Amino acid sequence: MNRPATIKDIARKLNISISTVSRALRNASDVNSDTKNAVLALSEELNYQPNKLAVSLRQNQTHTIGVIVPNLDYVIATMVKGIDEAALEAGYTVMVCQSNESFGREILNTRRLLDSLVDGFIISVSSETKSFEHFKKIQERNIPIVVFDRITPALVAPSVRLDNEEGGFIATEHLLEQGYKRIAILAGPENLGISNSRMDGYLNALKKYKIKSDNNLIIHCDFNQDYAFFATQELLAMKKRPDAIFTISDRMAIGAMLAIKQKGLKMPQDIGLVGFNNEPVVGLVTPGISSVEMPCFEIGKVAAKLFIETMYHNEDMSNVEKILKPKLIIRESSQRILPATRRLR
Amino acid sequence: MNRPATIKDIARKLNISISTVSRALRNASDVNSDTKNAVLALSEELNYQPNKLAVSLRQNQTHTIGVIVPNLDYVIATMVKGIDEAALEAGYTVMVCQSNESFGREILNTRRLLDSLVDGFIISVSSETKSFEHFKKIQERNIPIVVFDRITPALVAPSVRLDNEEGGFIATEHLLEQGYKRIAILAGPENLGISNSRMDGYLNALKKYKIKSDNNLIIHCDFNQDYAFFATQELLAMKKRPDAIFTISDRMAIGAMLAIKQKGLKMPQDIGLVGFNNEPVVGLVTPGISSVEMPCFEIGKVAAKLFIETMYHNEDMSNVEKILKPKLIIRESSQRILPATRRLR
DNA sequence: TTTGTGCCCGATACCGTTGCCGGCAACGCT
DNA sequence: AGCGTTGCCGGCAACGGTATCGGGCACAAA
Repeated sequence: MNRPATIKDIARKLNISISTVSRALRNASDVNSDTKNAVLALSEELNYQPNKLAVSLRQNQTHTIGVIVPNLDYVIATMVKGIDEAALEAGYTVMVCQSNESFGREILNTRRLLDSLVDGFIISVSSETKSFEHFKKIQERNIPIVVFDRITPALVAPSVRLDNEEGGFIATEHLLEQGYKRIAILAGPENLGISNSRMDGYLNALKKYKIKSDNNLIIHCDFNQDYAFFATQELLAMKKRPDAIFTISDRMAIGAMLAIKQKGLKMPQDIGLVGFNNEPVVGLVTPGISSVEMPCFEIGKVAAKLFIETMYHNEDMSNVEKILKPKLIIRESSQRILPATRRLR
Repeated sequence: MNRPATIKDIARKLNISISTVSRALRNASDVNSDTKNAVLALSEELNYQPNKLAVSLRQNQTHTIGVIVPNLDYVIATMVKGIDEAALEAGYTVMVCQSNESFGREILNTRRLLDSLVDGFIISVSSETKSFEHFKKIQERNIPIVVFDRITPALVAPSVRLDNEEGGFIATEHLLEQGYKRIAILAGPENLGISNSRMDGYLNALKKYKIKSDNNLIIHCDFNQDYAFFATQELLAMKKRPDAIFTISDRMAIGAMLAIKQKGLKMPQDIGLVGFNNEPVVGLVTPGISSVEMPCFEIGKVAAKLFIETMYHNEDMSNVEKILKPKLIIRESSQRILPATRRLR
């Protein structure tokens, strides 16, 4: 049948040895230019494609990167796109697995990818993950790991992330500049590093403006629209209710928005709101929600490039840390003081 | 070094032959239960994992499915999740490539996956694709292809899709029932099957209600928010402007919504709007946009199952066609006549 | 004793490719 | 003439498994 041509077919037709064909197809050195041309011509004609399995088996590397992510929402999907693009440029393919924020799935996927003999991993850990033994075991086998976005000190590896503290800071500072005084924060689970960093930024901004923080205004809740909805309801039911809310994700900001609307409060007059991620949806709702934008695609690209680097340099790079800067996108939900010229759309 | 254990290591330690170990690990027949147990125990202890490359090379199949999609928006990402889940259950892994709606990228990705020796493909074609030679060549090599969501008569293969005609029908009928008379449709590119089917449904509904269609109300535009925005602007500038718009995607519905708001018109009073896909965002904007929901996850699962079937039955299944039903989700944007009981939220 | 018959197991080829090693001819240099 | 060098090429083992074939052995049947 129409089986793909192999190196053997070429060798047989040309009456030369397999080794020569193999050399002609790659090194190109150590082989006469006539025979080389003949080989190249014939391989073209037969539409020869090297069998990746055989190459990988022989060379003990697959040129494949295992990517493990907690989910594929807008932010992470964009990062994955960045990874894919940079990996492709470097001749790598990626296999993506979602852990669905579940520790068990994360372990399962790690196994799956390891079985598929990936050369290494690019990982963003699940929010549920508290133990990192499964990743450490991989590192002990000298399989490189790069972590991105959600990183943790418990896993020592080269990393790429947003400056989350800065993100929390500029969001909060913006609210303060707009004259809001009692600013609440909807944070994520307490063990989640990105949440804590964003909260640190929030606290720093308060400190800079000499406002002392109020623990009643710091809410930890699940990374999730419904929880944010209920948490906001409670915040708004307080006797001294906050006059602004900073949520550490846009999904939570949407939840907060729904609760605010339900209560009949107006943004930005009665209450200010700033989210995080700048997903497209926050520009579509009414009023538009201000949000901290992160360079997702770029983070993905940098992560992949860092991975490739660790593959080729074999010094220890586990202390390399790339940090990208956020940018505040201001919309109606938080803009009480209009700019001199004219109102933003 | 800490290299993973191989079948040879087990054989050596147990003083038996490689073949026996191999048999003990799979067939389990034709091998004494004592030796089998010994092998299993030792392989457990050494944490033996069969090398997939070697197995695949020998057996000439990789248990990997290549999935080619035009993008990874909400709808398709959900379908891919469904594919992944069903594939995993059947012992397959998937490799996903995005073509970014580009014909060139689609061909490139096909090559990439073919190089990686996938056992077959599950495909949703790019909107740019008009020639299917690259897929037909694959079929000639007896590599199975299943198409889903966006299918085309030009490619004969087992398929899974939504009943798009029905979707267009129920959306339009709903608008008619609400008393809208001049219903425009924002359709996609003219060569895109799903767009045409949804439009057929639209036309059928008009016919059923004895309204003759008006070509001025049928707009083909790119599958994209901005184009939909401009197209809607033009529609609204007509002297006899439509009193309702049906868009064949939610992204386009968002664009239409923005144009409607800009013009200062109110939904549902001045104009009705129904989208397609029921992405989360249409429930979050104000007013909520009615939309035709499709069972994305299910479509993905069915596609993967169908693929597995074609792998094991070797009769020709290219005429198998699975069609799933849509469901209309009604929100404020189109609900002029309130239900007797009370208004939906 | 011979023959048949399962049961277990080992030897070996093979999948497609690469890497090492060595061979051989041609050539130039002492 | 003898030597080393260089250019080109082929043989062979190896990567880690699987599949086929056949052989040894014990035991029953002829």
